[in-house]
Amino acid sequence: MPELPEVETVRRKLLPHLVGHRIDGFEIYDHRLRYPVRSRNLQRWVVGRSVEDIQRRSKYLLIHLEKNGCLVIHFGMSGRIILCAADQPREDHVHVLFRLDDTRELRFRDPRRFGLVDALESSELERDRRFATLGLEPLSDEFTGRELYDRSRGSRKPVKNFLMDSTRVVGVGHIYASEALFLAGVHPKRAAGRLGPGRWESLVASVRQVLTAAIERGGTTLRDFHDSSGAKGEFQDHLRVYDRSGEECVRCGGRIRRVVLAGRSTYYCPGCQR
DNA sequence: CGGGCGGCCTGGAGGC
DNA sequence: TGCCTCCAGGCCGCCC
Repeated sequence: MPELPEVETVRRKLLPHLVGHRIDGFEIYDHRLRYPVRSRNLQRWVVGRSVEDIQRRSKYLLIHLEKNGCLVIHFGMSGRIILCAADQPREDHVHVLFRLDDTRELRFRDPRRFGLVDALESSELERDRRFATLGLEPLSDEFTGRELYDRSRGSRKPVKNFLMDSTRVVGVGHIYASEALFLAGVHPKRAAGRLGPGRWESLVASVRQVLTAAIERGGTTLRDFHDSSGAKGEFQDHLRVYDRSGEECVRCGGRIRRVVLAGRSTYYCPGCQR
């Protein structure tokens, strides 16, 4: 369930180990990810090129290579990157593997296969349909209460679904949407278009706060998440409502409730979120 | 067109 | 212990 903080954690941990290294080759063991892995694209844009930078857009990891190449990785639900020595036994569910110019490998492991591995020309990114429709980055300067207030006018979507709609706001999944709404004291079912400017200011601040804190703690590991070195996150110890149904609210002592919204679990405190 | 929901997929948890 | 069912959820496509 990697959301923005988990992808950002992987990016930061991976960066110093990868920049300046060349990708010499790859293997595809199973092309059946969210979209079929296209060998041609990997060959064309990745092989023989050195890593120049690693960026993140939404929940996508963008490994920029020489001569405008870009390796695009999405972790889906259970995706994970493993950076290790090439002689280390290959784990189950490693579907794609990249050989580096030393004795290491970058492996993409994903039991549920909801993830994505692709490559394209960097300059094509913004025109790519996966990226063209993406909404605001919540840690960018454009993510302001005013902007969200304006963009949410007329929307009858529950505010939780609004926050998780990647054409509006990117990187926020079930965990951080629930946590941010709790911090801001906003009920998850409240129609997005009916939140006033002040409530949006506070919600925007809460989204930033919870994402930033989660990044500082190396992300949240409830089940699957591990960074490229295998380390777990620590933010699960700081969750206030997510996965805590029936437990006591840290603020008011009431009982945390779980409801299903758009078919998925949502956690909130009925006392604090009206 | 906005919004809801099912399908994809497998491991792990819980029930009996 | 073992088998079965259900649940987790990011994203897309389909439907109303």
